Amino acid sequence: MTIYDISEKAGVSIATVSRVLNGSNNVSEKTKQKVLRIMEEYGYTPNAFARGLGLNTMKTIGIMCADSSDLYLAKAIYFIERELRLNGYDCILSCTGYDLATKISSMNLLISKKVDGIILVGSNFIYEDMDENKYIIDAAAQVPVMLLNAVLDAPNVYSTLSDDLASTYEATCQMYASGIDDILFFYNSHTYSGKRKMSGFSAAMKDNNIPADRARTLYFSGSHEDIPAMAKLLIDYHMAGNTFHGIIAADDYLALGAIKYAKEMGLSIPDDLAIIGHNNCMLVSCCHPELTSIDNKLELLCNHLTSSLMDILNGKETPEKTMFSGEIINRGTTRN
Amino acid sequence: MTIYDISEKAGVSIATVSRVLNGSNNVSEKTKQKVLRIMEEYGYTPNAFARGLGLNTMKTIGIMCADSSDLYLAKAIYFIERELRLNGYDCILSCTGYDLATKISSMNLLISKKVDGIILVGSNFIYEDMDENKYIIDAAAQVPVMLLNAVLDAPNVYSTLSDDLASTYEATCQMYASGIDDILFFYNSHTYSGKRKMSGFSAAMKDNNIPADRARTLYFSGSHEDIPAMAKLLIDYHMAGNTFHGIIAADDYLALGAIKYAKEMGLSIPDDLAIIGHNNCMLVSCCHPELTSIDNKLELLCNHLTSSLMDILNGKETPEKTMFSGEIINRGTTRN
DNA sequence: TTGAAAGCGCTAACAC
DNA sequence: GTGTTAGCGCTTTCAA
Repeated sequence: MTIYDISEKAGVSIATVSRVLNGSNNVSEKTKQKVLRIMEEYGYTPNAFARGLGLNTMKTIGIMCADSSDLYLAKAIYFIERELRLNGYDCILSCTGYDLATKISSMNLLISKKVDGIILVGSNFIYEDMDENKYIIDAAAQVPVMLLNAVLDAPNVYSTLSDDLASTYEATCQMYASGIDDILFFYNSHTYSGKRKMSGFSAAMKDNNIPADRARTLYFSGSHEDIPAMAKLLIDYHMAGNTFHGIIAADDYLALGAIKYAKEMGLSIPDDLAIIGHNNCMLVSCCHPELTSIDNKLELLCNHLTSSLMDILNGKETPEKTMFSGEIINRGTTRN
Repeated sequence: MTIYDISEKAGVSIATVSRVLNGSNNVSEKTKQKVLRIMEEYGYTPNAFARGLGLNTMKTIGIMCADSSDLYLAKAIYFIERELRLNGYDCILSCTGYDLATKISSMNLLISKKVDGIILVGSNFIYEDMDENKYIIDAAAQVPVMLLNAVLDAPNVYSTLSDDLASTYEATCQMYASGIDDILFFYNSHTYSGKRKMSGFSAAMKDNNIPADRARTLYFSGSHEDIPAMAKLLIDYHMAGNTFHGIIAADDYLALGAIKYAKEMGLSIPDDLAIIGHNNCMLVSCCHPELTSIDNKLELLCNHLTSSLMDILNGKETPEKTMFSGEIINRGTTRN
């Protein structure tokens, strides 16, 4: 069933059918109704490919993320997909893993599928070495590229992010103010966002005049879901003679690893060990005591990112970078 | 840059260019190289829409799921997307929520976008009332529909699932054998899979000759992530005079709710209360003690589902229903 | 308000 | 091995 069939059965031209299809005003109400009736009767659906060919768009956005099964990224995808759909866009999901070559080929594939825009979810798409960001800049020459929780200063690339530096600074200060002066920054990634968190931590320790040997950092290189391995790393670190009574964790998974560490060492939370996580994801209520965490307003970020993209696609002016503030949600793992 | 431009610059016809593009053998190595060089030189990429129009496919699969931010569903999507991509298919993600009307319109949208197949992730797409499954049967008239963890007996609909009845039966028997004869089945959905779990529980209690008043069931109607609300429901239930020393939870979230309940009531796990969850997701190691859970082999299911779909699209015969066995992974919340 | 017709960029059948 | 050409189903001028 094509537009030709409908036009024939309705006794009009295909142009008229097309007009009805696209809600043009230049059709008499009478013919319009007639055409609509025929369409209904024969269960006609326009061919999306033909449409795409003519209009050069199928209203789809490519979403890339390293690992859609990560709680935080999954939530982001969920929010973004919902908003895109409300705006009449579908999304093609592409999980790239953490390897640059795969990211590049995924990007090219999306471009070749002629998506209208690309959203990079998570900060691990941006590299220190600008050469390695070339794939993004190249993509941005074709379609707008939106970054969630990352920054890249390039034409047609837009960033929406949470002010991780400020919120980590604040969290560190709060912990210090609660009487803890040997704090460990526990992290697992060297991404832009990861570095900003570390900077916030370092700045806070410095501003509170804490000697460098009391501002420790520990890097976890295992799987982001492997809570037992995180606990084990902390135990080993502790056993090696490093002392700390507070942990600022770069995400909630790591914070749970810290809780597990405390449990296994027989430490009481928050008296022997205070913990603050990042992301404020549902994990915070899975543990005991419940986790104090930094809410980085993911839903807000996603909504802003999506509406920016819509603006861009509609030719409106849009700021290249938008930053939101996080907020510490205090629960049982901190003293206050 | 179109196939015409390339053909002109290479001094061949568009047919030859098309042949090179599609790896046909009927092109001399020499012209092939020439054409490839020109393509490379001008950075030519074929237009996916025109291609789709001609071939009537763009190699995309629609994935529908109620809530992609659910840990378990997110994991499933991750596995499925990975396999589809390995087979050269993209996927369009559609999060439908739990409302039938939205599911129907999402389904229609995917069909109108001309996906090559549709995958329904999770058992909440199937309804008791067969009239409400009509949207699936209609869709299956257009493209193959794959069900993960659900069953619908209809043409062109294929099911891949875990034997929840058997594994819940086994878990219940194991708990009974460990000395607990008042067990609560704690659940939150009336889906096909949910009902099978309940049936397994009931059958096990019956086969062990446990009086009906000791085989309790409790339904949680809140958000699937709201652990505190689950704990609260259990506390209220307990306070109302219901006793139980074991809980079979229909998923790991609910099991965490049970752990929280135990913590708040000062019950020791597993001595005062044993708990078995379902899904064996990463939450099992987030709590203390770690959670005994039924591994329903999600990755295996997803891989099977995807390869079945590929077979179907390639015209191979495929079984309409495949069931895998689950396995109890014992950890700290059970006695044994 | 309507219709005719020229694309959009590709595939595939057919001819040479 | 290669070229010609007729679609694929729609949008969009341009005329009427």
